[in-house]
Amino acid sequence: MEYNFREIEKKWQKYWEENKTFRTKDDFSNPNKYYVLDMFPYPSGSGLHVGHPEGYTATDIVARYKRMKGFNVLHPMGWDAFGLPAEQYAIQTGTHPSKTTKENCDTFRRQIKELGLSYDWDREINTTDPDYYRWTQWIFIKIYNTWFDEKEGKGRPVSELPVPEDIRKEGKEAVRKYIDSKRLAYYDNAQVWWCPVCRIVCANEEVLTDGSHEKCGNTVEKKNLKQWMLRIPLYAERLLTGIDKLDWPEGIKDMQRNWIGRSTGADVDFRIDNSEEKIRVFTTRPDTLFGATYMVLSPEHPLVEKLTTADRKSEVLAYVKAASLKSDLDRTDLSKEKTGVFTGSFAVNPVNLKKIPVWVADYVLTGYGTGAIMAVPAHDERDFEFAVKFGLPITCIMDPDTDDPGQRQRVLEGRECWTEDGRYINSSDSSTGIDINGLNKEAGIEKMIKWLEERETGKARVNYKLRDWLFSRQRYWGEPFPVIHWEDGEITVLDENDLPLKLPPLEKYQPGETGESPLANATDWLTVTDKNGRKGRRETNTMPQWAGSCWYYLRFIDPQNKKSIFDPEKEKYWMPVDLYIGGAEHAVLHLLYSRFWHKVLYDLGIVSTDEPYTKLFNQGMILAFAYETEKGAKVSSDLVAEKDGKYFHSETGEPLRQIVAKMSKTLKNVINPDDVVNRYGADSLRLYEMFMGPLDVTKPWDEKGVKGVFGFLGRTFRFLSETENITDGEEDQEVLKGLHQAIKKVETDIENLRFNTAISAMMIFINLATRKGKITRSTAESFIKILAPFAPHTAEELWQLTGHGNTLAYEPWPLYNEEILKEDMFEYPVSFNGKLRFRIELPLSMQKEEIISRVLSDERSGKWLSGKKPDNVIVVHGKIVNVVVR
RNA sequence: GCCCGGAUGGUGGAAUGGUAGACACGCAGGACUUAAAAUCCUGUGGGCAGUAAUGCCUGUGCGGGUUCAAGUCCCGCUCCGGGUACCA
Repeated sequence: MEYNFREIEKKWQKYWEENKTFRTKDDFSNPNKYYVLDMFPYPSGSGLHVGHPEGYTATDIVARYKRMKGFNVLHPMGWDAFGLPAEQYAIQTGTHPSKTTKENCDTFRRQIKELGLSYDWDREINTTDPDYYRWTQWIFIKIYNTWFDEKEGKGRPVSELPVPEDIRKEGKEAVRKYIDSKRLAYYDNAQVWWCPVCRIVCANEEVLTDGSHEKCGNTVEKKNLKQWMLRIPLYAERLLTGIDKLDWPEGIKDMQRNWIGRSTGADVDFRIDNSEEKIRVFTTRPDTLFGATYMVLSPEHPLVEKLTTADRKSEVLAYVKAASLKSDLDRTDLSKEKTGVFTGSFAVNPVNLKKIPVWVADYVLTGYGTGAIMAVPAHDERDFEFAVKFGLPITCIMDPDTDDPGQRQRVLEGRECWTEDGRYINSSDSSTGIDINGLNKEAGIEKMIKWLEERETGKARVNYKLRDWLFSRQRYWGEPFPVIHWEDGEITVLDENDLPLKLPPLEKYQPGETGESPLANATDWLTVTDKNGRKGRRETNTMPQWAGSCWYYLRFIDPQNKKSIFDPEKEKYWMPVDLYIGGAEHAVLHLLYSRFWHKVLYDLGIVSTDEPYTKLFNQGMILAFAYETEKGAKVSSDLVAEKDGKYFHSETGEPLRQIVAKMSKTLKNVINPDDVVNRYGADSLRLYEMFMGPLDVTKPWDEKGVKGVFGFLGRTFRFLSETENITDGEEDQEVLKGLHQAIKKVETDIENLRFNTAISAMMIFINLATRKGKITRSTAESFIKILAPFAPHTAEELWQLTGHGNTLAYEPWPLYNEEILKEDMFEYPVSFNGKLRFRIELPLSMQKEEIISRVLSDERSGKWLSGKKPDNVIVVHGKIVNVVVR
């Protein structure tokens, strides 16, 4: 029978839809649940990219496999649909973003359904749906009403926050301020990145290291605006330690650890000479205090003005002003020479009471540590560079652990910087009583911190790179904050029963010139009056796109629930997510933010697990072949001609190089999944994306590869649909063994997400079966079942053709039998000194001595022994024989 | 600079320290066809010898090492990809 994939795929997609084959029941009686989740897409206007089906097929294979293994499987899909493109389209055309969003979702849904993915469509969610964002707002209120109890290391309701007596005495206003200062969400002036082209505030994370906006590529500027911030650093330690027990790729775990950026050290206070002021610094090397020969404040440091002496004023002010105008790009460019100015003031080094100059320099960042440092040029590269440039003293305080006598000499003389370990020298002072001479780094740090703490001039401290999360955007198309700013300065959140706070309809979506959100134009919506006649104004900022995706996995558990975010019983059953697959671009931000929210919800008793995603896997990017000239100029794919495996420019005849690059419209090498489905079918697309290579590596799309798996599916279908090929009775031993090998390989490969080799195992079986010409019905049925997760339409059709009325989606997975897989004979490779020389077939039951004698008495051994006696013969049972002759 | 990955035929890629190149693409030859497409069969890392069967040499980015045995483990590099960056 011909492989009419178009008919078959349409037929089964209709069947699954009409029969709701994949509807998930909340069947708590089945203790084996499996929650397998995709990173839900942003439904862009350009439709599905071939990268989407890669992850979706992988999860679908696992979902289908687990169902056949008897698991109750939750496998949902939805849309992360708030976002900038729909809003920009609205600005240009006046079309409401909800209309564009709906159209895009419809396209995505159609395309995804045409791939035969086994989602439970009754659980579809959309972050822009008021019934969804109602609960996003609800979580924001929960976060707003939470403070972090450092003693217990967990978030608690602000109603349980103890207010110190002296603040209570100051009155209601002071108490309110105190509570507000402890909330996990707060409203404050923040210096933010502003993209003048998109007219949008960007989170730090959305600004690339070259100072450009991730979304549009234009250079961003700094701006001061009132913003909502979330105190994620309070959870830094929990977010960090929680990583250890997760089954995530090590690389991703490292990226999260680096992002959190924990470092241990100490705060140290430096007295200012002739002043009451103190400078507090954070250092990871308090042991090097004796080498601190100057100090540096960041240009934004609050003490800069106070510490600048009259004669230095104009120079310092000019420097600070220049620094504020610099983009981050200029400031972080390492190749750039260091700059700085002397304030005229001196600080007192607490270990030896020496006076050291205080400088201002932009290599010290305001946002990290305390925004001030003690500079130890002999043992810090940056300080060394700065000291050399400005002729500041360099005092070596460590005899370095180095075998190079020349280097040791240079370090001791302060001509080279040494940051590694060694023994302290010049590190004692009788007037202050500290002495760490002779100790190494580890012991020195410990002793110095102890000394500082006794003297109350310093304290051990852990510092994190992680900053407060800028959580508001000046956009229309996002979740409105359920917040009112009252005329008396009070900020309140809405009552939970008043949610959702819906987005008001607008005529104009253009943001204001000053950076104000378009919501400020919604006059009716904007102003409110409370029962006492007090006037208020709604928050006009909206939440960032992260908000909806921070918790969507929870809503899938109970998406239709009108009364609460979800039924706690269902949450207990389904959580955590057992397998989460998506692109590595979300390795840091989405996963960190999402874990943060989850931990807050956990502390409040709303969710039952401490971490949301047990196992994470990142699919690799799918790239495309592209072509460039010898000089490296890219050539559009429609101008490339192939001849004898070489590539030429079809117009100029220039020879071209084949390279691998991201798909791009300008290079005309974008693959549209719809085209592939039309030409080869969804099963071929699925199979090819899984067969290309390991799931986690980046790999180029190759049209020819699709033809390969298409051929395999065609051969499979034609062979198994031909009734003559299917027999009753005993199965041939070789076929039976081949089948059980295939079952075992496919099963273990699915468990390990190694789909490419699973597919090759099935190909090997079909090659064997077609060579043999006939297989039994039972063999055919088992094979159809293992094919089903990969090529479900083809498998369903074959299942029906072999005489079954129902879907095979819930048929039990076939069991393989180790007995059948056992071999009697083994063809031992025989090597001499590690070089393979010949093979010899021997029974597996044969013992070592017998094997050795059979190998050595073989006539082919004579040639390699050349009369000598072997020194040794290694026999690895069932693997190899190696004869050692010297 | 730092932290992670990676490098295997013409191509995508296989290979618990134990037969390198599974499976597939491509290519070559053949069958079917008036022809093409589709389909099927055979061969296919490189080199040397041989009409051939076959035999030998060589081969997993480079240089060392451990081992009876290294693509795999260790040390030192080169190149490529991702992340991150005056983070004190």
